[in-house]
Amino acid sequence: MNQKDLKKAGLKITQPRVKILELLENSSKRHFTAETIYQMLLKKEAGIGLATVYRVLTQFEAAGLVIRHHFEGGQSVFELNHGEHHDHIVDIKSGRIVEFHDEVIEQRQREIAREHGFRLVDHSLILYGEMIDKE
Amino acid sequence: MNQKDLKKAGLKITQPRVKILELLENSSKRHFTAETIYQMLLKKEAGIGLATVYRVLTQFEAAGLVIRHHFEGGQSVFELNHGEHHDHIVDIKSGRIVEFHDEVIEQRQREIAREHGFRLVDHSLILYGEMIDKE
DNA sequence: CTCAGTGCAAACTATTTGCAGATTT
DNA sequence: AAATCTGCAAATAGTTTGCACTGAG
Repeated sequence: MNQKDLKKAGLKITQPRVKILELLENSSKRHFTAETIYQMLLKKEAGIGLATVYRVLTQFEAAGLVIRHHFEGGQSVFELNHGEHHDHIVDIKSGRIVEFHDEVIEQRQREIAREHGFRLVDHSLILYGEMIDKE
Repeated sequence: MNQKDLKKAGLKITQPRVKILELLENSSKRHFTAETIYQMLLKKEAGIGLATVYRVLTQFEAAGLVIRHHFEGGQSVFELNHGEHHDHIVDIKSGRIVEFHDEVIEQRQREIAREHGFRLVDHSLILYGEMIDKE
């Protein structure tokens, strides 16, 4: 029951918020489009509107429960914030998303930012790849 | 006169295309939003529509003359393709953009992709930073 | 002269917002 | 009951497209 997270964020424990949170947690996938979530809720006949899905996701993002990504393709992609930062590889053929974390890159990013007079606040790294056929 | 580039791309040498290309080359800035370009052309009374700006930029992108970036904020950002790949640091306060290139990161990206069974086709790396006050 | 290219308005896609009624506390 | 929240429809922002006309080759 992470309804605590909702309370902590000053959000009332409402049906839509709980259902969306559950969905984010109990899916095999980890990356969702607002539309995808809306469709999944439709199938469950949850009676939750698309506008609400967006509102809830935006609130979750503000509360740090969720991370919003801007991959190619126009739609925002949302993912539960599990705490451990990671970046993504996107399969350009299938759209499948793989996560990774690399300290060498993380470290280098901080150095580069500093070299240019910046304090690194955030970053976005997305690798677009094509699966290598393993015959 | 890089109208050769236009021809090479199978594009007729038209006023809009030439003007937009000039603008991309002869500006102090290097990163442009379609809207920005449209406004700059408006001031010059070039009589070029926003739709055309988008069409031309998209064609330039397909021809490899221009690169389209998806920074935060919804709008696409366009930049002349000078051949040397680079990534970007975005100043979260001012929106100013700084370019950089780092072989350590480039190299590591390829390795990571391969480790996960991918051939790296492209990537997007954006650092969001805050300028360090130099007192 | 022909066909690609253009301007304008209308269409589209993703997302946000206003408002009256429904829920949570 | 008070305040927040939600659904729906309408509004927005960015970008694309249809179509009749214009202009490059």
